[in-house]
Amino acid sequence: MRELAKTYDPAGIEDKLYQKWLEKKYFHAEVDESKKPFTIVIPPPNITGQLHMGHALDETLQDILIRFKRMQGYNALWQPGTDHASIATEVKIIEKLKEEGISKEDLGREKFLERAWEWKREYGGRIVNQLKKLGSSCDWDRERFTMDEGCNKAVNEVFVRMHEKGWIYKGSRIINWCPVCNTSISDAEVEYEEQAGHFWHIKYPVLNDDGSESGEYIEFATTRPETMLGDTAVAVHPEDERYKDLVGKKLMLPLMNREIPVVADEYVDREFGTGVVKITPGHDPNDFEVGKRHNLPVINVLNDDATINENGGKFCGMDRYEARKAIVKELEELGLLVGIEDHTHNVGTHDRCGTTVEPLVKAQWFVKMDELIKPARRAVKEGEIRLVPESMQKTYFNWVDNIRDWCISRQLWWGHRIPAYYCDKCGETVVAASAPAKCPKCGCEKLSQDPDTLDTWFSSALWPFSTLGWPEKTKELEYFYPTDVLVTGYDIIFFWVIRMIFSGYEQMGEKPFKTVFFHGLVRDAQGRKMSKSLGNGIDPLEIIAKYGADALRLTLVTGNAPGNDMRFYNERVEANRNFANKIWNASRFIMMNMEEEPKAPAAGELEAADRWIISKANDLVRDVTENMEKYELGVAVQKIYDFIWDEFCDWYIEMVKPRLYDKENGTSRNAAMYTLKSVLTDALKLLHPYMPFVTEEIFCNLQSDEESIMVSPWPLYSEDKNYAKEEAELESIKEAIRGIRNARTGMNVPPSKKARLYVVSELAEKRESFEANRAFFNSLAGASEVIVSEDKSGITEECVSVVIPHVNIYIPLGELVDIEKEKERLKKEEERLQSEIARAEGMLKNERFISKAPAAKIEEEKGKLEKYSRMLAQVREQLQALV
RNA sequence: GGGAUCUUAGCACAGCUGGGAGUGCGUCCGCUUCACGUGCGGAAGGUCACAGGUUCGAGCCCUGUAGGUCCCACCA
Repeated sequence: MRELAKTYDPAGIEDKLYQKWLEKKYFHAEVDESKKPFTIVIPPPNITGQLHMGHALDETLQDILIRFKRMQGYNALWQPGTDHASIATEVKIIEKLKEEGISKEDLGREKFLERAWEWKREYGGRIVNQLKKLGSSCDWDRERFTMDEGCNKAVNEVFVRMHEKGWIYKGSRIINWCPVCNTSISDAEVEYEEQAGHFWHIKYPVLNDDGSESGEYIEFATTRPETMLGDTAVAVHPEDERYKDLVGKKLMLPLMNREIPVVADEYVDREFGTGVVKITPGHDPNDFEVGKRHNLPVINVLNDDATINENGGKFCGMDRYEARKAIVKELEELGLLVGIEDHTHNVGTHDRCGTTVEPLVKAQWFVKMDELIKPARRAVKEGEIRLVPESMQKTYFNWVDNIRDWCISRQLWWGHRIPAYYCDKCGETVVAASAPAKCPKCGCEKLSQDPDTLDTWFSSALWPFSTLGWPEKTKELEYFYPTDVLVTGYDIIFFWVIRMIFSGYEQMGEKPFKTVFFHGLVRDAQGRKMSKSLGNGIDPLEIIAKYGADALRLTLVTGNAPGNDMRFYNERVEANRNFANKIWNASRFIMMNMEEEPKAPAAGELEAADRWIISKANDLVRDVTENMEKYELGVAVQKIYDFIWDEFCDWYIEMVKPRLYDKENGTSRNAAMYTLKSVLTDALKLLHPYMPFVTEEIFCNLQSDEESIMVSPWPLYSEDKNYAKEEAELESIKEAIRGIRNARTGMNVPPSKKARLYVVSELAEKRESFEANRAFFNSLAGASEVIVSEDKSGITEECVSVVIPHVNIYIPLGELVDIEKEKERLKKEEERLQSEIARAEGMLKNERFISKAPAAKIEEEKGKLEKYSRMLAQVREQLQALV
């Protein structure tokens, strides 16, 4: 038995213990057929990232689950790794180059990639080290990176397979283009933002069959006038009487002097505006579809940097917004601008840089979703994969049911390069895991690889199996896959969760995980998102330095329902640090009194109080385990908190003190010591997943024969420890003590002032339990003498009574020194209530009030009257007792 | 437009399958009790958004209304 330091100092224990765990290899998991596996793969943090509260929450939840399962005897693997984060990293490196005054093009692809890898070596480990500060028990020996050799192999393998199947294809389709990042992005990366804009009402001249202007016009509105340069038709609804005659006629596209047809298409909403839509297949997804149906030409009028290209006639070279102004001006001069109207509309922006994206047609690689998504839908529908909380299913299905082909090519350099090769001579495309020696068609030996890279999420989608060694047939894959639970924020369901699910089914033929456990966002004290631009982010590392990782972890999992956002308060961390301090001191107290190792007490040596706390702890084990199995982590730890602080510290330890100080009665003292130690040990174990450091430090000092709590067995519920009778008995005594304290403090008597108490009960069992627990009843009630009897005939002095079911406790008036003060207080209260009652009665007698006031108001007054009357009766009763 | 979610004490939030209205912070009163003032004991404070319904019984289930937050879609 060692002693604990006098003060709880997280900084002094956390790093030391983490080091010990690493050295002992407790985090490491090896395939072991004799044990059941439990696996979690980490959502790989970006190598560009710094630990923020979102990570802290995510990692804490995973660590709690993995530590819990490890203690339950599972072979627990927490597979860690990091993500190359193609666009985020590329942007960072470009920024850095910019400081040096060079662009990525200046540097060239190869040199650029060298820089990127350098950057990865330098900063890629930073976030991993920060995760360790939290206490994360990842198997660091198995750390992976989305661009390491194995993951590259997995990516190429999947690409080739899916291409062979026809599920990856290259095609010219409308994609979202970010003109600042100079790359295509997927639908999921577009964020809609409401912006103030305008409706420009424009008219195009209708032509006669011979090509001359008929003098008629067709009018419509647009929010993006510059796209008119690429118009190839104007559409109306096929059944719209107003425009029936015009269908099939030609219009003159102003400024471009191009003849375009009027087509009829169901897509047009007759009710909206004039019921006419200009069709720009090159720059609008809907128009693109209309264009396909009517064989309209697709004209792209934009360059990659969102300036107008040569298809834009004289506007060529202008920026998109300059062109907009110029076009509106010219239309106005031509008398074709009918009017301008203010209008707010949703504009698609790039989630990473905030630039307004331009839909445009480009040749890109896509993943065909229609077949791929089917098993992913079925799996959740049939409960093969469980989403927690269940409400996430709606969001999931909403996305699954509206999924479109996934644009996976990016015009970036940092990432997995697309394994497609084009013959320089005949243009043949070859998709293969490695570069082919010659073109299979023409035999030419000069082939060049597609310059594009893959969407970051393409490799992330394979994470649950690529980290376990796929496409090799490893024993890890056989044993640890499918993983058990994926823990992640609900904001990432579209990017990642869905894509992992369909990839798992497609490549492995099985789900990637059994359960997805979603959590919310961590917000600041005002409920705002933590963000760099607002500067309201709270650095988890600072919190750890100040309060300890244990306190931070506890804060992140309490006071919050699964899936909901939470607000972060320093006060809450402080409260949780206080809790750690409380356990520390309680443990210190126990150790101080434990002169020798307590022996297991014989049957009958345990006293009522011991049985009570053992029974309570036993219930706690059952409840906590149950809650944790159901992912109700916050509820579970709240129960542990309440148990340790209220039941164990404030009641049990206090009850047991007289026995500890009484060195004469060795049996009783041993029973108490034994109970203290075993209940504390179980409580520490239950708490360990949440607060790994304090619990470990205490455990190791308390248990001389065990080396770590994290590999000790999880406590089990046992019917043998169920003492319902003692539970009930002690609850009744607690109630009595509370009643006495209440009465005495209410009368301004310090509880430390000893009193004589008369306990009167007609029930023999009640009297017995008070007799049996006399020692701590005395000490806790602040009594010097307790007289237990069947009736009050023996009481000669005047008393105040405390009533609990089947028991009356009498406190002699002589003990209550400040009785006059109490009388005064009660009299004041009586007066206040009387005047309130008079007021309410007055209101209710007032005819005008009754006739005019809303019924609710009247009811309220009646309610008040009733309530105050009740309170008055109570106060008078108390006064009566005093007199 | 569709969907999710929230509305509970001064503030922030728990409340699992319907039966006790709770936790943290704050407020007030009293305690240098030999583990802890990062503490101990006590108190005040709530028509659980509103209106109906189901039920012996509703914070919880159903319908509707109002307000907040978020997601998706998007009408040019």
